[in-house]
Amino acid sequence: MGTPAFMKLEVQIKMNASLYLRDPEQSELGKNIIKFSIELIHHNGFEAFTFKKLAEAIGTTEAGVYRYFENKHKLLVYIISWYWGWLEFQIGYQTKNVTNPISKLKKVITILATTVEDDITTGHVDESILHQILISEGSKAFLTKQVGQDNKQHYFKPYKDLCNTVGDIILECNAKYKYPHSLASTIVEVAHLQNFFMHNLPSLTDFSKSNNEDQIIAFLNDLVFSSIEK
Amino acid sequence: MGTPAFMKLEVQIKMNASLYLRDPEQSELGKNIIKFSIELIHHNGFEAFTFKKLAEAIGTTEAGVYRYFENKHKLLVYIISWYWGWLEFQIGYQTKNVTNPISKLKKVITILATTVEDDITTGHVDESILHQILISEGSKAFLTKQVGQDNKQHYFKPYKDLCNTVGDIILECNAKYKYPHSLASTIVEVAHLQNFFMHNLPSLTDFSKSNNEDQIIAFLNDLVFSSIEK
DNA sequence: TTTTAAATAATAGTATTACTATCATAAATA
DNA sequence: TATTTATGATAGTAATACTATTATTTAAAA
Repeated sequence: MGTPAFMKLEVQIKMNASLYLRDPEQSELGKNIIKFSIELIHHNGFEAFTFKKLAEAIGTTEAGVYRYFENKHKLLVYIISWYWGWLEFQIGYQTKNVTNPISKLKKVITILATTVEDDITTGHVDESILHQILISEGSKAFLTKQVGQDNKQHYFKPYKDLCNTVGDIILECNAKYKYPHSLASTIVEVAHLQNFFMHNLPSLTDFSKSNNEDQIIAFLNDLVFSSIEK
Repeated sequence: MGTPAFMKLEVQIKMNASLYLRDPEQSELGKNIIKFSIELIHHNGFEAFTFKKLAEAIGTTEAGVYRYFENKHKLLVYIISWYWGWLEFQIGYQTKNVTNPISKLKKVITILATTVEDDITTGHVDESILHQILISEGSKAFLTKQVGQDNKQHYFKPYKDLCNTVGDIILECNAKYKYPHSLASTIVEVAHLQNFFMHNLPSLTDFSKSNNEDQIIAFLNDLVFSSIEK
């Protein structure tokens, strides 16, 4: 039963092949590794996440997981890169008819700061959980001693591409603005950071827990547009 | 030889006692635990840091370290809290004669974004290395599953106090500004984040590697004062 | 259809990590 | 001098982060 394979409109995010040993998109086991990694990292946090627990959750063995990913760091970078690639696609799609750069930037800020709905076109990935992982674990992908090597292997390309896209929109708003790259990375990171603080260390924010994400969006809009429209 | 103990003007940062089992300030071994932790975490990164390596570096045993700290997470939170406490003191000291709130906020931004010099009044702690640790490892103190419990135990009080101080100065500049807490935590975090990006993922910033920190300060000043002076 | 290759499952094993426990000894204090 | 207290030395356990081997199943090529 179900939709025949040729009818599915699956969004494929092209991944850096040196992140994995075997492409997880190409098998059921691989897809399960991604699916259950997302669930377990979200549920237990990245520190408590192990390949043994993952294997047990999937119903395979530790060695089975190791055939796909060298270690849990690369797996984390993989799923985070996947998310940035998917987000970049979302931004392109949702802003393709927006001509006014200010509206476009506002739309991007909203996308970055909003918990996404699960995208049914990406079968085994739950984007709303991925968004949560990005808030809590995202910066652990680069806050390591190997960031230099990882960067040489282009592990952060999807993240940099996204920041570049945002930076370009900033320049469309004001070609003379001096810090488009820094402001872009700041928007992306602060969107997540303020979300984390709002839920976990609320005194570091001015947001009440109810009606939450709109307040982050308002804060970011205020911050960004005062700077670039000045 | 050397200065007799009663002549030393040592700055004492009051620490939350539930962070440790035995107060590391009260013994040579304790002070060495702090000193060598800072060196090792800076050198190997927090993930590769273990109590075994620490014990070897000090010349004691693993069990010896465990008598002071339950685990490496609490030790990290300890040294990070110490840094925030010390920074709060620095800010108070360096701005005590500054009456103009805008000058005060600029001074605070400069302190937050600048690599500090080693403070000789704090014997076993090298603040300039601590500053580096904060940039690379700082957010790992709260980006955990236990952030709620840790917060209940007031582990983040020094950090929150600092953000509050900054928030108050923001309100002195403009009592009507709507997001003093969020802007304060954003300044603190972005100061570190942009520093990390500048050195490790420079395309995420607009800064050249030379004459580095001044550019971060200029970016933050632009960001902050456009928002609150608008 | 058979052969062959590739992927997976099952099991075992190692070094390191993250601890806990015990006992002896040295130093500080009463 | 007796006694508490901190440290040192040593051992041990469970979990983590892997690597290796062999058997079995599945899928692709001949």
